[in-house]
Amino acid sequence: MTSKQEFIEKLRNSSLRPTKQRINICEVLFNRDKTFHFTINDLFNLVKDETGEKVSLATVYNTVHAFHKKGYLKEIPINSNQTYFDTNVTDHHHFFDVKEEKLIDLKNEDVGPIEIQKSIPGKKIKSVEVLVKLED
Amino acid sequence: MTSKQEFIEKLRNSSLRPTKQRINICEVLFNRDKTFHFTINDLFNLVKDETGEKVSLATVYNTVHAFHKKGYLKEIPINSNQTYFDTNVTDHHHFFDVKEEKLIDLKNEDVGPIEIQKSIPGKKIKSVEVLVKLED
DNA sequence: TCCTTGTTTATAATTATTCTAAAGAAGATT
DNA sequence: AATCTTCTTTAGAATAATTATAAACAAGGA
Repeated sequence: MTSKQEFIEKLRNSSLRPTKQRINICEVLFNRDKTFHFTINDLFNLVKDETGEKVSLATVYNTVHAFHKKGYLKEIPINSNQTYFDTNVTDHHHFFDVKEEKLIDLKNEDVGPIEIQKSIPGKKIKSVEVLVKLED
Repeated sequence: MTSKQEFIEKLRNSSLRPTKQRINICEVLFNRDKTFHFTINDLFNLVKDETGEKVSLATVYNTVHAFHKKGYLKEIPINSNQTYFDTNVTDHHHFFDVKEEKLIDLKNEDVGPIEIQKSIPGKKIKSVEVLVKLED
């Protein structure tokens, strides 16, 4: 069980004051057993449904972006009209069920080590992400 | 050198009549030494610059989508406000230079074999794509 | 040539995202 | 607690990518 104090800490670390709206967003994001994938719109609706209080869309965008910048959320590279985020920020990969448009986590140990045998001068590797598309 | 006849064939295979505009788009897409990455907007401008004739944006969208559906173009999963396509439809991966927002091909043999040790009942793997983000 | 069907185009509509500016809340200082 | 400054929320406007529309036009077959 994540405490409210932890949310406040996360917010302060992200240079955000702990307001009621932002703590509600934290409840939806971090107060759950399993990590999950979401779009801004999903989150916007979940906050309303789960906390019973509404928040403006702009606040959701701002808060999510601040958390992403700080590393509390991970952006999932996928071709979609909407941007997907993940509360699981550890190094891991994804299945994408093309038919159902659903994301499924793929633990890092579920994917063998990935060797990148090419380098670009002056650049270093920041991250390596695998997207496995699924079909029936 | 790719011939006009091949473009016509590609178009017919995609259930598109070989019109002047579409052949111009083919010239830009397929009549080059190296494969390349582009957004719809890039292509829209390249057609104008390289063929000297303009084409409507809607035609570019329609043609690209038909080619993508048929498998003549590959969509690159990347978090960007615009959708990126690739004329290289073989199984391969990408570097993404985050700072310069530039894509670089990564041949399949530049990445060691990728073992997916998890499976989803009723689903099979359609593709496995690696995105390597680069920083300075 | 005529006819049917598919295409192009400019423009409108839609959708995701970002911006703006005014009203309100947080935190520090006294 | 009163006050002050700075940050935040919010609704709505602005922007940008993409998709839909409908009228003028072109392709291909009879």
